[in-house]
Amino acid sequence: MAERKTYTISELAKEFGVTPRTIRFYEEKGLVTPARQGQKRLYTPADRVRIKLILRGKRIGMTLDESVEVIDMYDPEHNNSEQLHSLIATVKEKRARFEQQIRDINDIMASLDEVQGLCEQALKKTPATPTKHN
DNA sequence: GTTCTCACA
DNA sequence: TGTGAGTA
Repeated sequence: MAERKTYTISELAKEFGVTPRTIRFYEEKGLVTPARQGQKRLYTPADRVRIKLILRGKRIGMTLDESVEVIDMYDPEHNNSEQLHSLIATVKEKRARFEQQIRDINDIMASLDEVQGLCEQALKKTPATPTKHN
């Protein structure tokens, strides 16, 4: 199977479900550095992988900078244990942050329950009044 | 279709 | 962390 060596911005955008605008934005941030053919950008398979990893990082709550930091640690010559340890540390941070967010949301839900309960109690003590439809 | 820049949330 | 408009 002859592998195609380059991709256009629209091909990658379609593949990853983002807009070309987003990929240009990543380039502006230094996440990818596609070659040029005249004005057009030509993305290599390596560029494609970087974008895929960036988007994967985004899904687990990593910032673009965090993803770049991890990706740029990759060293084909070695076992990358340093990179992997760093990624584990980042993942643990993210996990802690999301766990805190879950607690915050639960607190908010409890407050909503309380307010709703008070409102419903107040309604029981007052005569029913006609309500406008909604 | 793609590029660039500027403004905007 | 992106989007949209206007341009060439």
